[in-house]
Amino acid sequence: MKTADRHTQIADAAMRCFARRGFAGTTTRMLARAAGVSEALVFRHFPDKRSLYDEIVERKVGEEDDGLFPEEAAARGDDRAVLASIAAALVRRVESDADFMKLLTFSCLEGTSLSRRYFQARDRTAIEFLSTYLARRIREGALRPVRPETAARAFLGMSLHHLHLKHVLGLPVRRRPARELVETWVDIFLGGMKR
Amino acid sequence: MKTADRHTQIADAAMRCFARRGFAGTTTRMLARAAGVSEALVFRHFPDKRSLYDEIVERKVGEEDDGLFPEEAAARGDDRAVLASIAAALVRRVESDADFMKLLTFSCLEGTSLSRRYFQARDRTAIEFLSTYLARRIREGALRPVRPETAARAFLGMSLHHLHLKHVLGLPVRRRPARELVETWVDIFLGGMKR
DNA sequence: GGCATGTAAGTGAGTGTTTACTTACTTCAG
DNA sequence: CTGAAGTAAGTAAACACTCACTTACATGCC
Repeated sequence: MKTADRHTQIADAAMRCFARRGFAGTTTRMLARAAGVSEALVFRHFPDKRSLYDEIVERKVGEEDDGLFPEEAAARGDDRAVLASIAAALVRRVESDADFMKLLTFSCLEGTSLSRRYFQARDRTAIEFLSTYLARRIREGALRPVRPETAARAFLGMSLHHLHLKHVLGLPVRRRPARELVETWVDIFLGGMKR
Repeated sequence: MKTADRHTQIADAAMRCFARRGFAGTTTRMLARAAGVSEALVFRHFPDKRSLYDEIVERKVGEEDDGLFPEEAAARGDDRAVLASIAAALVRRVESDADFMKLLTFSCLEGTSLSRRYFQARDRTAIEFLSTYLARRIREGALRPVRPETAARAFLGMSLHHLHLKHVLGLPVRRRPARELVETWVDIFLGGMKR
């Protein structure tokens, strides 16, 4: 097998392990088993356990997801479209990458510096985009005067709390189609924000 | 020192350790150091590391918090009071017990059965109380027809997401007085739920 | 009071096992 | 033949947990 392929294969398997048991809870033996190779090979590809872990996070920081920054809907002032796009993007991201979200939560709890980097890079920009948009719409008189940051967090919270319970913590949440959920969140939020 | 005192003292110190590093990330040596005793004494009080961990969770399952089930405001149909009481109770709980909330999140991620028990006992009842209340108010025509469970989760999500970021994950969140936050959440939610 | 005695509180120095990581070796395609 | 891909068999340290032992002190007896 080519070096690069094996490298990513090990990293992929490792992500699943770390997501399930956390950094401290995962042994290098588990990592090797999950990737179907010997422990020695894992250490040929990564200098140590921590580097492997860090590389997984690092790789994800770069990824982008569509819909999280709906610039054109924002330019049009289409509140409904902006919010629905963001919420749908969050659902997509968490559902398609539940393992990484778990790993990330572990990482935050364990206090790794990389998790902070990730949140700075992604969560932060999402909240800033939305609160900037809301601030403008409030200035335009289209929405009630509320602290934009608080309101933005409140909206993201509706989606993220649900997604967190379901996909990260794996707790039983009544199943509803994503489209219906997004619609409900947007309806409630916009209803509460309109003048 | 009396047995019972030392027992709780070790458990208290252990909670701080487990909250900071998780179960797997905490060594019995750390537990002993944190409690200021020898490792041997820890094992005199608890049969093993897991039992110590479990006992901490078990102890908390029993605790109750005021305001999470505002029965009388609910009976009056005072939506604002019901929601504000619940949100304030959540803020109080998470702020006063951030360590345990971290431990609990770790526990869920690590897949311990006890964390499920906790959520069944507490989160579940909170969501049920609120969604039952909302269902009634919708039936009475006071609120828009929305799935009560989805709406209830959405409301709790606004508070819990914020609290989770700030106190559990320890991420930088702009500081606002709790009272102001609660008011904003209630305003947005009720505005969006009113007919 | 003085002093033996029983017991609960507490620990230093281990136990065997598991851990992260290494070394010395084999295999095999080009 | 060479070099890259791969591993079996280690190593030292750290791990959860135990054991044999030492206090500290209350109690009862003279």
